[in-house]
Amino acid sequence: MRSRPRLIDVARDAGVSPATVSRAVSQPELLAAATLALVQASARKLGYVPDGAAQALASGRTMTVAAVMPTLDSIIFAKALQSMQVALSAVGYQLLVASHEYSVGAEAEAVRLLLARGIDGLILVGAERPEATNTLLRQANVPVVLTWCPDGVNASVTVDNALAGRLAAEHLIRLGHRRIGMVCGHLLFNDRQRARLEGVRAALAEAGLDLPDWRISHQPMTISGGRNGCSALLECADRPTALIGGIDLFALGSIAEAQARGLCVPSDLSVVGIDDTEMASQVSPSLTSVHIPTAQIGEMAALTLLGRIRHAEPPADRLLPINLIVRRSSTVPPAADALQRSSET
Amino acid sequence: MRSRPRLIDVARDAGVSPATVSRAVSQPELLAAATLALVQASARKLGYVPDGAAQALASGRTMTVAAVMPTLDSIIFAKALQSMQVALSAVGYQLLVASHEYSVGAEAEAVRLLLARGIDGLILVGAERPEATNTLLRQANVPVVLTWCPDGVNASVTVDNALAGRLAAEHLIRLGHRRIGMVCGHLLFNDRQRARLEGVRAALAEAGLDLPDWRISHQPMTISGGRNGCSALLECADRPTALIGGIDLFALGSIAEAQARGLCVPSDLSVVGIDDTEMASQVSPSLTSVHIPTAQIGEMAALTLLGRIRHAEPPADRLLPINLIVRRSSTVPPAADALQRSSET
DNA sequence: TTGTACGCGTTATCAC
DNA sequence: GTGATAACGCGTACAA
Repeated sequence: MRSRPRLIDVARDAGVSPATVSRAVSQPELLAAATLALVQASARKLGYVPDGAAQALASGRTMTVAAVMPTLDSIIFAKALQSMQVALSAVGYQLLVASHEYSVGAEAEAVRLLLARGIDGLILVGAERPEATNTLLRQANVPVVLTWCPDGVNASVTVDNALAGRLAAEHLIRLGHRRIGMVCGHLLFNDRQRARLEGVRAALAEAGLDLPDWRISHQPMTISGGRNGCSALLECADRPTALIGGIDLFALGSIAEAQARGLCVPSDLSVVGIDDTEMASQVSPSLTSVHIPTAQIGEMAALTLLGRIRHAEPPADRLLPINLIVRRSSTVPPAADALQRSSET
Repeated sequence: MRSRPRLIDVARDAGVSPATVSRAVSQPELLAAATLALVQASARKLGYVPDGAAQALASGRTMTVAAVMPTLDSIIFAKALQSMQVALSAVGYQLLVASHEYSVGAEAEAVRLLLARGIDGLILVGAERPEATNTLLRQANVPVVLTWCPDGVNASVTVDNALAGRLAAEHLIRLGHRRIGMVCGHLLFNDRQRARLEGVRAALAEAGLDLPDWRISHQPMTISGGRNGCSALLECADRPTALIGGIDLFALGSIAEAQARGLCVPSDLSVVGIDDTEMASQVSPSLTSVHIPTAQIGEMAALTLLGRIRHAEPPADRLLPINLIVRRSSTVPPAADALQRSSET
């Protein structure tokens, strides 16, 4: 069985030069209608498919971009990847994915491999990485788009994570809560979680409230993490009346844990999430959450990257709007706390 | 600023031939320790990174495999992708992803593009696709591994989806349910859902029970789909006492919808899922579900594909075990139905 | 053990 | 508008 037909075979069959066949594929408008038709006919007849590796070698373009995510096993990143993939494939680009499980070493290695392999652009999550990785990126001279957090150098598509934390906290403060806890991810190399935490802290501080370390539980970014975090915070001496989840998963886990302990959400414990994933509106009680336009981040990251690749657009920071969606999981604090509050004033 | 150093630059710097540098990269054991060290030194000094496109063109290997999924925005497929990616990157392979939103046309197109681009192997979901796509795959002569459903031709890593449906149904039948409904995905080009449905139907039939069309609700594969499906089934004249979700998402949505209607799960309505995702054990009530080893499917698919690529292993069908995990969302039917049932006997 | 020389399949730069 | 032909950067028989 013979191997795939080459460009030269089509050229022979059509009685034209290889260059003409190449043009028929990449710049059809340069050819006379007659020759174009001729070439296309024999290309179809022979079942010719251009060889990507050869195209890449000759043109310097791989028509491939890569996304390096903390993990693929996440509703958030999966949704972002999905919208990236759709935007990219619409213009003939393919998407290479890698994950690093929140390890900067693994991220650097993934980036190195990807660059070696040959990519036209790169999408990363967050802005925080060792200088060595940044050097790698700079030397590679490949367009980079950062997501979720900007770094002032590369193009980025972001949201204001500190504002997200602030919106969640201010909502609870306005309801009258004074003891607010937070379940949040490990902060090491996770600037998204750190910014959200700082937003919460700032809002509390402005209201004259404190966010002591023992009212923060750092957890792996899973539902179980949310349950365990909630569990830990509820066992404090001065139990919080409200919890903020650094991601929806934490908030959902917290609701589950509170319910498992016989507490009623929201009357015994208010819970607020950040992300507004599809689950948020579907669980009961439905989850109050700060909406992060995840799919839009992915799509716009892809489009921004394409703009840099194809039209040499300069780096730009795009900040997407977020907003609090109030649902049923948050309300005023339990009576005792409300009394305590009024007696204090 | 000069471009990346090439192999020839390293050769010059080290005072050896290009071939020696090439060997230093791909077959170090063929070189004298001294020359190897010499080459590696100048390679590091110059920051040499082999060009993937050129390697691919010269060797015919791209060190890249592709996975084409129905969608990336799914806990299930995201988890499978994650474990694939880990298994692949461990041996230096990269993962290209595409999705088709349950459209066979889009799948064929994605496969075509991927093959043109050049891949060493391909992972697909399900066995059901137009003959044209299969022809495409055969001609490309690229190792293919199917997941979730076997087709008798390609290698596959699967589970028995009909058994999954059967396990869910038999559990409910054993509890005494006689009116069992099912929320399931659209069947067109989704052999996983079809097999699960047939498993349910077969188990019911063996128990002398019927699964009429109006007790099946076909929905898009989201939580809202689950809610809407549950809603539709609960509004039937002869309301079911138990629901099976073709995927956990449907079951979770059904629980939410039932609760929103003031029904108690499981005492008013039993719900069973298929997948056993992380949410299943965390919601309340926790969800009885048929465990599908999703991550293992992904990992084994990657390993099977690597075996075919690197060791020319013949196609094999690997069937992974599944089992029912009984939790709190399923119990005996409400009293009225139990009475009705005993009066019938 | 190492070097030589050519091929991989395409694109791009010139001429015509 | 179209045809030669030289890159593109590396792998690999084959020779030494």
